[in-house]
Amino acid sequence: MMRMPETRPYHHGDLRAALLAGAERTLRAKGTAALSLRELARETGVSHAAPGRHFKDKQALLDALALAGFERLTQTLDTADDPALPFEERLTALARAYLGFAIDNAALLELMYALKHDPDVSEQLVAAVERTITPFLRLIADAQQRGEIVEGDPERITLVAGASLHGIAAFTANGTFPPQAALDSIGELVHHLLHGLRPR
Amino acid sequence: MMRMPETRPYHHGDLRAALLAGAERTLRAKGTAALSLRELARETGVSHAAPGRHFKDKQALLDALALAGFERLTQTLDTADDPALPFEERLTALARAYLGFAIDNAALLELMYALKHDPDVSEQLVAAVERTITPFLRLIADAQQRGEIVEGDPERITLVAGASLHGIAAFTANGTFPPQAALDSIGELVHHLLHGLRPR
DNA sequence: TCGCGATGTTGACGGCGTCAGCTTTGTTGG
DNA sequence: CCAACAAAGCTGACGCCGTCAACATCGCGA
Repeated sequence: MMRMPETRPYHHGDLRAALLAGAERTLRAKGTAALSLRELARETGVSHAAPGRHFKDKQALLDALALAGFERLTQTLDTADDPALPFEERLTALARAYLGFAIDNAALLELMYALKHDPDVSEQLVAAVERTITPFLRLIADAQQRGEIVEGDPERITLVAGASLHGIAAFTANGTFPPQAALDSIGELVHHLLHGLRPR
Repeated sequence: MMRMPETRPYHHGDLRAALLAGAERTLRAKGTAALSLRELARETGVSHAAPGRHFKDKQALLDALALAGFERLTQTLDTADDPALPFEERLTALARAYLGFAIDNAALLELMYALKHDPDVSEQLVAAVERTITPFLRLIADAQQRGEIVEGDPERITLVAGASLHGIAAFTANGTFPPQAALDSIGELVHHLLHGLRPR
């Protein structure tokens, strides 16, 4: 018998990555609740206990998924950030990217912000949130220096902006208002945020 | 044997309410993931299948919890709304009430906004969200009439405000930033929202 | 080369959600 | 007033799940 040409460094190859990939597929297709380690193992072609070698328990897999999610989100935002753009447009582009991620990865985003994680992983997640916020923070610090933004603790201001955005993403992801409408009106939303609700 | 003085209309009394109360206690104490129908039945002193008479399945119980949560939140907001207050203070009071609820009922709030509900219940939940938003909508419509708020679709403007608030609640509930700090700075946050991030 | 650790398998255990069938109990119409 | 019925609860069973312990296999480094 010829061996398969692929390099299979070990028993499976890279089971850990395969499990994460499969888990995310299920997450996207059927939601967090429908994710079962045994079924995941079956789909991946390994025995029901094999995942235990790579993830201490189910929560550890979910933790890893959440962390990977933040990494991807951060990358998405970095890619979408164009320093050449004028301030409001640049912020709008970032917001659109965040919202797009939220719509395309609703279940994953829910997991990323879920409360059930181990305490030490929760720390990592808080750090990941802060890393995710970074592009916004940079942008706002820049704008502050140029006097395009009110003075005050940039962290605090970024938090306000980020919270608004996340809130809209949350309302969109759970159907309170439709995704397309959200994407269409993101510019208007950013405008409200920047210019405030009071008349000038 | 003397009968107990209480009116016990049926076998248990009001099992449905007892289950909901017990479930919410567990939710608060140990989170959604730790909620088991069998354990709930044990705590309530009934057999493991008794809950099935009142809730078709576990999801139905969670749905009922979420709806009840919205009802309580709506009531909390109604109570906190004081039409006599000047606009910004009134909005701040509403925001503080929402944030307080989010901090005191983090797991419940997560459940209320979760994506796993049955489609028809999801409709009810969206309706519940809209009812919850009502005090904000009223306030903003009022303010618009008095010219204290920019023109534009009140629904849209309320959504921006509500989303900001909800985002802050979410960041607070999951530890991205500490509850006390959030409550302390809620006034500042509302101020940013109203006056915008651009200098005047 | 050999043994050792990493990775995967098998089998078992208890807990869970759910269902079917039975029992108890309150209500109601004749 | 009582018989029949429906609502509410119980028991037992089923299959799935997560997790663990014991065993098997394989690659790599001493």
